[in-house]
Amino acid sequence: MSNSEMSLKLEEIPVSEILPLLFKVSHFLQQEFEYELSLYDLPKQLTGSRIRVLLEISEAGSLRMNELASRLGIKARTVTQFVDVLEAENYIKRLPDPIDRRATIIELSEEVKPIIKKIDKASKSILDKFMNLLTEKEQSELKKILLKLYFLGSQDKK
Amino acid sequence: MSNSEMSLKLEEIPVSEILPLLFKVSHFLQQEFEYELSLYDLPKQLTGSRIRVLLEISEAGSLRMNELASRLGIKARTVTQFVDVLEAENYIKRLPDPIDRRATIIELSEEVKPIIKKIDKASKSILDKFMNLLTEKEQSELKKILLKLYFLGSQDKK
DNA sequence: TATTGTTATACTCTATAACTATA
DNA sequence: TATAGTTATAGAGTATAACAATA
Repeated sequence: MSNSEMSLKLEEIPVSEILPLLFKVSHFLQQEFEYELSLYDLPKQLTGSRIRVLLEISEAGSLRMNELASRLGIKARTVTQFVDVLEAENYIKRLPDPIDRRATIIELSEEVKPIIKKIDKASKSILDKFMNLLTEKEQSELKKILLKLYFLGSQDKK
Repeated sequence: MSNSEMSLKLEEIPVSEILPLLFKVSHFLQQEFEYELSLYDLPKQLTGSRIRVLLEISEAGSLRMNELASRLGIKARTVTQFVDVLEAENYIKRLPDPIDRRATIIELSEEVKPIIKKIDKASKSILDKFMNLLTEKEQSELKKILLKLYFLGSQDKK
């Protein structure tokens, strides 16, 4: 029995396979993402996860560490680790929160901004590569579905 | 600016956000998956990833370690590690391949089969939980899209 | 009392390189 | 020469528990 025969006849996948399928697709796309990023000469310690942390900070502009944790779906301890690494490389800054002295605010450094631009370029080319496989309609459908599922995910955490 | 205002106005997400969104959704769903599994009294060492390995073997019936590696999108070395752990717990068996003495074939043990049943139950309940958020049409659309993307992923590896 | 972030520690996932046995 | 899997080793991601500072 060949590989394709065995695992995936288009119309025969039951809905119950969606979850593992989503995990696999996500895994493969993350590998693509890291591979594609490796083609742009980014600093070697910038792994996929660290880049996702940077992008989250970039999107927010500035935010508290605990907010960063919740957006990334990871624990405070794990954020501390990412922040330690990224700060040591001067990609981000820790700033005191003026209205709560327990808290720490994170921002991108000026130095990292050109790197973010490169990452954006790389992301776009990866996206082109695989979004070409989908029709416009499928793309917007996918977007809609993912957003619905995302809201579930974030609500469940509270 | 509140959390929901900031990150996700439904119609404003550009297609370029699909990739990070997919990663996040997948991450949150994996956390749900592991949480839900923790409610069924499964052996504690059965992490999400190890369960995915078991399910892959279960689906195949029996397969070579290198085929397992390619289906999971991981390297031979990593498979060895999973197999070591799962075999030590008597969840799977290593068998010699009769037609190639370099190769090793993996099968589920009889003992693990009731555990697989439990895992299936847990999977279904997770699936119900979040598939309820989607219409029938969205579910089949999602399935179709993921399969398309999956084929890209697996083809790229060769 | 509760929350923010850190220190100390540990487990899991993943990989590369060098190697053995076999093809 | 090339492939299948292992040994040795290491880096990265994640977490829990105990704690200090602050709310």
